[in-house]
Amino acid sequence: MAVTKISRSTQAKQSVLALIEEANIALSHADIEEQLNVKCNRVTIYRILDRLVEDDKIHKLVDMDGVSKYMACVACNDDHHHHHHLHFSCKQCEQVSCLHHIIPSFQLPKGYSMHELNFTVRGICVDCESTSP
Amino acid sequence: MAVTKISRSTQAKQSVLALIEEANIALSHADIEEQLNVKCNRVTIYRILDRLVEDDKIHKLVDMDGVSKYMACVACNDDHHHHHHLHFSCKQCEQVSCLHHIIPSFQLPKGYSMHELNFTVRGICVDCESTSP
DNA sequence: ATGCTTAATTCAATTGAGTTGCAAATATCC
DNA sequence: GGATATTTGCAACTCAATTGAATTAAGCAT
Repeated sequence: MAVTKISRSTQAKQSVLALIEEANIALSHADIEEQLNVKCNRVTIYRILDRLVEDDKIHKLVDMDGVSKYMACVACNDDHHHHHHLHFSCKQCEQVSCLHHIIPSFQLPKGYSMHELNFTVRGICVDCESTSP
Repeated sequence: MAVTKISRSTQAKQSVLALIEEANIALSHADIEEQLNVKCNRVTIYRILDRLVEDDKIHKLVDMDGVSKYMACVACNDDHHHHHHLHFSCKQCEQVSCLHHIIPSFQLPKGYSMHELNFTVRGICVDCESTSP
């Protein structure tokens, strides 16, 4: 069993979490490094992100181009921490957003068990669709 | 519009394609480099993989840990080249396989359009489930 | 409030996947 | 066989992410 370390509340951690919670799109490490308004080392941001995922404060997802992005937990509570809805990755604006209400329906074959789900659609989002003819 | 180059049949390309077609799991660049029995440069393998994807011979998918993997086209023909079924990524054996017959059902909101889909479930596969109590 | 323990932070160095530019090799068409 | 465009190999490079070790600081107990 893994030893569960106590999580400390530091300014850097609070700021990173606030940034992710205020964003309505998924942020990459680079996005966070760029937008963070407190002095914080690159490596520290990586470790904070890992810690927040471990503490079930945020979700990590891998975009279709292989880039890791992070989103706040929205509908998660103590009982369930999952991210089973659809993620939309726009080819034009390059933004990844959650479509919380869209949950795919499917059935795993007998013998398989699910722990995580990555369900990402790549295409053109509604904002880009409406701004370009 | 992109200029479509003529694709040549070389030994390296044939061997890479054969390897992917014979495998029933998704192979990464590293897997291919390791298993390939013909002399072939690392960079060449990257370029062959890109070329095979471009030629609709194989599909590229990004695993939940961000690693690119490649699978042969199975049910694809001239009319449709897509990979809309479920991919299963086993936490134990670390293998990614296609569950061709499982296609998720969902509906995108009005205004969104889909070009690609990444639908990967991570968990324990049937083989690992049966071999460990 | 002071000290102790341990988590968090920083820095430098490193890893690993993937890319680029260019020269040499070679598949394909004539 | 020769022309031409695609492939290949090599070296160097980029970028994301990790590691180890030393320093700083949060939070608990006294």
